[in-house]
Amino acid sequence: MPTPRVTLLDVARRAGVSRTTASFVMAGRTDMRISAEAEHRVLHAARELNYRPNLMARSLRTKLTRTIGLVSDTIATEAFAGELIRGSLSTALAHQHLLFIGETGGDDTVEMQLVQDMLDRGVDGFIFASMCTRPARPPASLRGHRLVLLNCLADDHRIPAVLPDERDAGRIAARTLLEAGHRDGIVMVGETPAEVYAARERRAGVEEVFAAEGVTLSGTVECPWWPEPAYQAVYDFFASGKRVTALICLNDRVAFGAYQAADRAGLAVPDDVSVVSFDGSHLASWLRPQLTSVAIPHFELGRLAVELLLAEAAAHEVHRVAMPLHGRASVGVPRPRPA
Amino acid sequence: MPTPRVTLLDVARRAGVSRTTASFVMAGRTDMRISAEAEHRVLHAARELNYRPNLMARSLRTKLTRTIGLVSDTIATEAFAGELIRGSLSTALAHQHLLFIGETGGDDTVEMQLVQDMLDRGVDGFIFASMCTRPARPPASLRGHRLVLLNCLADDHRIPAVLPDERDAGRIAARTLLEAGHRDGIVMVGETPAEVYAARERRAGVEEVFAAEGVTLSGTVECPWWPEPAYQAVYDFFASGKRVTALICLNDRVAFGAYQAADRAGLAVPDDVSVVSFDGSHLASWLRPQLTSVAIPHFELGRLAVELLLAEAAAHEVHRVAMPLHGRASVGVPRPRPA
DNA sequence: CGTCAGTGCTGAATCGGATTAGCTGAGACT
DNA sequence: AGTCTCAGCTAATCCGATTCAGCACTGACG
Repeated sequence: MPTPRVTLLDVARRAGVSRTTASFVMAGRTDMRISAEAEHRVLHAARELNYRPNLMARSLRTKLTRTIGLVSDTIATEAFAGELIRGSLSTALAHQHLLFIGETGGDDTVEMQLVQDMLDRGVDGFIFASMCTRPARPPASLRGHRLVLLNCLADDHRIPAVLPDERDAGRIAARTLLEAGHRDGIVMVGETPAEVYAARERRAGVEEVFAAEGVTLSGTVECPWWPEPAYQAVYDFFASGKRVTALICLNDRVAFGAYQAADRAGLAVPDDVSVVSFDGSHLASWLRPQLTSVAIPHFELGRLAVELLLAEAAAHEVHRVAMPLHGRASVGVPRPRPA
Repeated sequence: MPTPRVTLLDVARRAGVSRTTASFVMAGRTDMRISAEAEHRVLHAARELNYRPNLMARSLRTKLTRTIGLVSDTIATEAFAGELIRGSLSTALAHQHLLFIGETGGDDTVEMQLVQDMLDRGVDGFIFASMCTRPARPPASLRGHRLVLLNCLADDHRIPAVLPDERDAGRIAARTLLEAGHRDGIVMVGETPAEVYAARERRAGVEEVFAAEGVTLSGTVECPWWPEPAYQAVYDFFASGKRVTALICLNDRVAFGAYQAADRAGLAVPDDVSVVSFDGSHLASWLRPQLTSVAIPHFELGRLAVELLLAEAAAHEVHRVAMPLHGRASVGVPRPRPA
């Protein structure tokens, strides 16, 4: 430390008042009578000395640190983290809070250590984020602490949670195709394990809308949610002679693989086959034509989580954030099917 | 807080010793004589009560918080942040440190607030990360505090910095092409503004190796480092009838655009044209064929920055981290040029 | 038998704020 | 003149650690 830090006592002395008075003025408290004159002197002294309260000392007394712990299983997962962290960060900062960030990598031991380390530093609350929307089991040491789940749901539904409205995203994707005129020959691409919330809900949303319109999926191409397996699976699908008018890819990486497969199969997007997808990643906007994708509102998710955590009244509900549709270029009017 | 926290005094009482003794035992200090007997009793009591020291109280006295502030201009930038933060995080955690993360968005006012907020919370040091490797000007309020620059260089070279060895990356890219047999018809894609370190150095590395081998670049396709403009520029280049054997794209996004352009121009990678690139992003591995890319060692950069910051002796040098070559599929033997 | 060197430990101060309890002096009222 | 009220402030304590200064006891030695 360069300049030995200015303390409240320094300010008080300079203003010719007691530490108590200075403290009350700085805290802006009106429950003690302080003359305008004294208040001004304190404020002036504080400014002159460039006083900054020592938050550690304050926290020792108040038990509040204006600090939040953001614990996630995976930060690295492509794009996901960036905007989500940005949303949390800027919102926290707007409330004069700072964010501790931690990554567990799915390891319970690491998670315990992380939570303990944050607890030892007196964080005011936790945001538990999962990057793959699966059931969460926040550690027991968090009992009694403020907690918001982000992109995951606990078995115990009394913990407030923020997550994208995946079901509605499914509806949006389905409607986008219906509105373009697609009815027959729509195929879903990507596996849908029951325990993966996003998979389950996206599919449910699609099927809900289709059912209401009397439309049925022509099939599902099962594959992990990555470009390479999606490419293989979709190419095999095309190679087997099956023809479709549209693909609903369960995320943008799958759609990327599908684009590559369509290309190799000599099918043009969207003239020969339309594609809709989920995530709204950068990748989607880079594809040619731009991929039609129902976007995860990362920034908003992060923002809302922090907002809920800092809210006066503790929320207890599950908050679903709308997923906006990005791009339209990969959806076209279906070709009249070859007789 | 659920259970009223156990304090050192509780431990001391239970062990039948003074707070002082308990403190020395817990700190593992040997400069005061403590009987094995007493030591054992304290340790035992601490375990029984599940004692955890209040780090805020400790910090108040010691001025050390075991906390680092990571300030970056942009966290969101695709992929960049993820691994870099992971590297910093896991290293910090290994040293029992926690990371405050902040993003300035390039806004100096935000930067000031962020740094102040972190300073007020007594961070032990700062890592200043820039996502676009340009000259950094760390705020004056950091004078006298530990600081490591990450992915950027200050005008004042006495501040320790960690950055990828971009020059060598250029050499690697150049050699990769030379070894495959390319000599004529190599073109660089992407603009190289002088103030962007990565651009300057990558180009310099390429030219250094080429010069040593008597090879000359056949030209440069100028365009911003994004898929769309790269696509346009490269397609126009091909459309103008120019033919090349290899492209050196200044990052993976540019390479993505180049792939699209090559595809539209009916050129196959790598049979008709080889492509090397920089960044080693996920995108590179998803392209078909997989993109040959000199990777930014994000994780290692983050790791090293934290390691330097926490090192006993303050480093003062610039540390350049080697950039590994990823993938080989997009580089092939050059076609005999049409006479 | 006095004292000197260790050994093993404790009391009190300290860090920088927040907070509680209470004090002083002036004017109003009786 | 006595005392009540109230405005305007201060002293002292607390938060939970670290750390300085020093005390009591034991055994050895002259």
